[in-house]
Amino acid sequence: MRRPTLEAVAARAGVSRATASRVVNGQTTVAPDIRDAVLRAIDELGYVPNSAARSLVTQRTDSVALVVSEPGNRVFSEDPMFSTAIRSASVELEAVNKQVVLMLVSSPKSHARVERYISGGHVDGVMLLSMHGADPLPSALSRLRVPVVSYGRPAVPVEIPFVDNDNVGGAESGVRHLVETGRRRIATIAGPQDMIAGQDRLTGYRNVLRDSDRRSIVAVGDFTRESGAVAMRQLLRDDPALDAVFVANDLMAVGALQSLRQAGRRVPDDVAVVGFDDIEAAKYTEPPLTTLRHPIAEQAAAMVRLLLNLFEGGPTDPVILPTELVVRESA
Amino acid sequence: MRRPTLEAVAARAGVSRATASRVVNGQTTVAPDIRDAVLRAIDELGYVPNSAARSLVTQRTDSVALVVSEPGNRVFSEDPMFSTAIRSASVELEAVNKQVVLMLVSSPKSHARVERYISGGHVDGVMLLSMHGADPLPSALSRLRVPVVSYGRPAVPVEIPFVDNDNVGGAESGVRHLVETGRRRIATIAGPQDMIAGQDRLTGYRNVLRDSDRRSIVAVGDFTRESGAVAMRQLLRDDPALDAVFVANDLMAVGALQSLRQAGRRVPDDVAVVGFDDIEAAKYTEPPLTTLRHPIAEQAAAMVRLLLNLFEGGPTDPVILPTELVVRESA
DNA sequence: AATCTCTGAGAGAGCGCTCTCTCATCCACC
DNA sequence: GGTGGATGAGAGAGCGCTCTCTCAGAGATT
Repeated sequence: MRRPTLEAVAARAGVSRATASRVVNGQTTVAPDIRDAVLRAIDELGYVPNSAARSLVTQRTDSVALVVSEPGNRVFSEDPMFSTAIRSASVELEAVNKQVVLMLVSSPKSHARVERYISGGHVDGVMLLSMHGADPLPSALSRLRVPVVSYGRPAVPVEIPFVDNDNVGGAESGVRHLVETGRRRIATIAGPQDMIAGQDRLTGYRNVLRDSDRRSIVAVGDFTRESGAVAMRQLLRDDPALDAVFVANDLMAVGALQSLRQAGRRVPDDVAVVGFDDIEAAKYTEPPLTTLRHPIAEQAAAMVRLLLNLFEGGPTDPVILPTELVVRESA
Repeated sequence: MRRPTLEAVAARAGVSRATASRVVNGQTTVAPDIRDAVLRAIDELGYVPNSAARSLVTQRTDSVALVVSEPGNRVFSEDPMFSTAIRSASVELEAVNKQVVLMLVSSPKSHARVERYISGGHVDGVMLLSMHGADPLPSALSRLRVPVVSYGRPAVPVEIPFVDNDNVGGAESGVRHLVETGRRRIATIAGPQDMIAGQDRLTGYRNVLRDSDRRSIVAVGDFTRESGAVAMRQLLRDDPALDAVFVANDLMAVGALQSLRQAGRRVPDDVAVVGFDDIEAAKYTEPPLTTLRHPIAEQAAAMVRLLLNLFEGGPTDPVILPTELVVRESA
């Protein structure tokens, strides 16, 4: 026994398939009694429209791809930014009855797969999450003439709408906080320099240091806890007298705190630490982390709105959301 | 200009649509030269099969739903278990060319949506993640005659294949470790009692305490950091003399550590702490957390295999994976 | 040479739906 | 009473693909 078709519904209600279709799609040009008969038939048969058949004719699928370019190793699993963004986007899309197809792309091989999938008409649009600088996906997809939006400014100058937070400004206010609280030797643990967020936060750091006449001390991590711990040890070796460090994300800051503890440095007494992101864990470090909050969920929601606008012809100007310094105990 | 169809490919290659289809689907009954001509046409036109049309006739979609029942508030975003499982399942499915449709269900309203979506034939099968005890989804879906597997033993006695870790055994070995290291007053912060993992880990705790003639001291959390912190304060009030606590997941253990610190208790000197899950963050707490490791990624992979077996008629016996005690400094 | 495989390719139905076009019916108006 | 315009419902094409059925032709067998 297979699932009932519209044909079956029509037969049971004693109408034509066309009329049944009208009822299913909520058209108003159906007399109330006939309408009721059809609805009853639908209910009795447990009819659910076949999506493949529908999208074959409508050329729509009512689902969108969420393509996550993994920044390597295990960041996806560890960094709550991803799940927060995914969750928010998913909720937002659910509200307009669209489905999320999640695509994790790590290798160049899966890159081709994504492109094939998307050009296969499976989805009406694409949301791109966290790509690296050299990611060929944005341009590849926009070439496919598929509606694409991006979470985070694309590194390559490609004309796709995007949502981002003010990475430079945020970093600046974080570092400025360190300057204003009297820190002299301010280091930074930068993010991966093939990611825009990594670059921009480093730029913000440099801007403030230049303006306040301090020397920059830089180590680079890859946004993982582990890399933060490694980078912190490195910094302590490079400049044992440093008294502050601006870390480009909270996850690395957690690692940095551990290295500082192991090196016998007190935070914030000996070394002040400022993170970036304000993930939940920032409240639970020892000491709790001073960091820059930016609204991840709102950013994801804004991205969804951008995509919907792309479908319906609304405004698609880039959205830049502000960051906010959250002062806790680490700085 | 719309996307090229198989018809166009056939025309360009000078063959029939049927032959072109044979080539696309890798059938061997096509002469090499004709085959080459078709492949060339495909390449030149940039042809990609229309998935809707294909699945309309094949009755397959090559995508599966990953339904995540959110255990309330923000656990999904914070607990890396989810992203790890999602990632692993996604990678595993990608390997067999299937897509993941992510469905987050929180409200009963979205529950109906999920059911409708699934019975709409959008997906070939369903993977269920982390449902509560009263979750009606497992039975509802298995009633729809859709292949369903579950990550975590379903609470209701429904006949669906599942993968789980040995929650009872894991909890037992964790608590036993506390007993063996000489702890006398061992409390627990249990997980939500409407979740199997919450129940089973509490059972394990109780088993060992009963056997070692100790009194159980229980507070209940909801697997969030915050709830762990609250529960720990509660426990300290209930029994200021406790010298150990078994926490049902690492996230709550992080919160508990903070509360212990704020209460001036040293870990592990005054109070030993054992967590559960061995998330990455467990290495970075102060002190690093002794906890029970279970292979989340493998579990997700096993779940995928179960689903594939359901499609192809392989074995679908429940899979229970072992846990392993990882001793760090907190106990 | 006649028949019989076997291989390779085409014809065409049909998956379940939407949507345009057509048409019957009804009421209003002159 | 006849015409015009709504209104509501049906007929049927067609979305792009797969797959069975059919058949032409090449080679093998008697």
